[in-house]
Amino acid sequence: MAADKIMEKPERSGPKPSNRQGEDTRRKIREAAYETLKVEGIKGASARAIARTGNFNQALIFYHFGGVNQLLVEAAKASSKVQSELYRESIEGVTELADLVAVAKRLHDRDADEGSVAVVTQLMAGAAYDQDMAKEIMTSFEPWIELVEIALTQAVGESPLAPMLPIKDMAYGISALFLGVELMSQLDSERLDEAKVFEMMGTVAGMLENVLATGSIFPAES
Amino acid sequence: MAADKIMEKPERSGPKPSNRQGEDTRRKIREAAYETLKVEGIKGASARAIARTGNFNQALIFYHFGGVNQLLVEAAKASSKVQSELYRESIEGVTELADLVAVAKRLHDRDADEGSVAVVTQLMAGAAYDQDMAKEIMTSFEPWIELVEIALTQAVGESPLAPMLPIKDMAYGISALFLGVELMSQLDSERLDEAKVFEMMGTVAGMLENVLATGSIFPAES
DNA sequence: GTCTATACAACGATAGAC
DNA sequence: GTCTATCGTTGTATAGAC
Repeated sequence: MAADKIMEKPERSGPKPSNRQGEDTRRKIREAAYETLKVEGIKGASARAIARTGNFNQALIFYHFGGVNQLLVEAAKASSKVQSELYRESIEGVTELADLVAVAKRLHDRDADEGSVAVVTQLMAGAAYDQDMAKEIMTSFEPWIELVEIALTQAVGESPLAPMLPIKDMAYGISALFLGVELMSQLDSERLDEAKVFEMMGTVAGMLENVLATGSIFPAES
Repeated sequence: MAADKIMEKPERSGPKPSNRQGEDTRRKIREAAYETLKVEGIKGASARAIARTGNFNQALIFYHFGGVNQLLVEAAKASSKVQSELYRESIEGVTELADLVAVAKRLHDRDADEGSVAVVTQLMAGAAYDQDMAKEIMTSFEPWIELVEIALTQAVGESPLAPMLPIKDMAYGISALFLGVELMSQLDSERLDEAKVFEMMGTVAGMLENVLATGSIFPAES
């Protein structure tokens, strides 16, 4: 009996059979969840719908992930990690703020097919009223913010006022801007001229660049 | 029989009994929908939940609005109109971009209680995969963009390069930024230091202001 | 580890009494 | 115009056969 207690796995909150063929299934489920979220949005991403997308049994979701929300979180984490990694190289080549804008535009254009940012916006909205989930979704978004941070650090590197810049907050702000553009362009692909928005961002970036090089924030004060 | 056909009201797609006490009910339902959306989010805003919030019968939603989505859209429209009107006066006093940032910050702070922007983000995410709804939600968001546009026009008014600025696109971009900040701050109220983000926006606004006054975009090119 | 079957709550929506 | 009652569907979740 004592042995039973010892053998007892901490089964819940992640039945992770370490290495198995079951890991294949887990991946399949994550991908189906991602796809469903991308195509049908947060309201359509139910256990049944996800299972339909991936052609597997609905019950597997609960066995492997414990619930739909947990699955969605896992899917977001996995996807964000993979996707953001694809952009790491581009980001590491950034030396000016305008380059960062260019990378962002590429990501946006590609996202029309890929949808990874769209998925994140869906999850963020869906998680806004679920405290636990919110925390995890933010974690899954972290890789992207980190990327912006890297770009900022490099772009700002040699500037005299680099040390006193709130890089972290700037990265958050820029990420938020990107998120907002993504959200609006999902709704109104016609009226929102993203090309122009990115162009404007590029212009502002250029101005900032100039200020950074100069070292003075306000040449004249109104 | 012909008379019957003539008398036949175009009842569907809006059973609007013009003037009635029923208009009171409609208002009550809209408010309950708004409240539910604010407290429970898009996933929790079901007909039953809304009816529970407002202490009326669930069936009324279908009678008066034809469905839950239609109700949510109507609620968003009504709220956006009222709320944005509250800021019109402040906006009309804006003469510099920094003022616009200040108004935005006030709106953000107030929204912690009021939640009108939070509601919009919820609806946007929920409507992203429903074409009809998406269009209507964007319409409901229009008053806010218009406000930004007014502010921009005033702030930019006397500048020599005012005529060639894409005011409309700028308004869209700025609105998107605000939306993104709102979305992220809903999820991560701790880590995102909104005060700093707004401060940065103010700084950038100041720089832009200077450029506008000067009339030259790039004092030095790289 | 996976599937079938099933329980049960909540949902959207309508018919009909008041 | 409002309420009660109800239908069919969809959602989450579990038990048990394989």
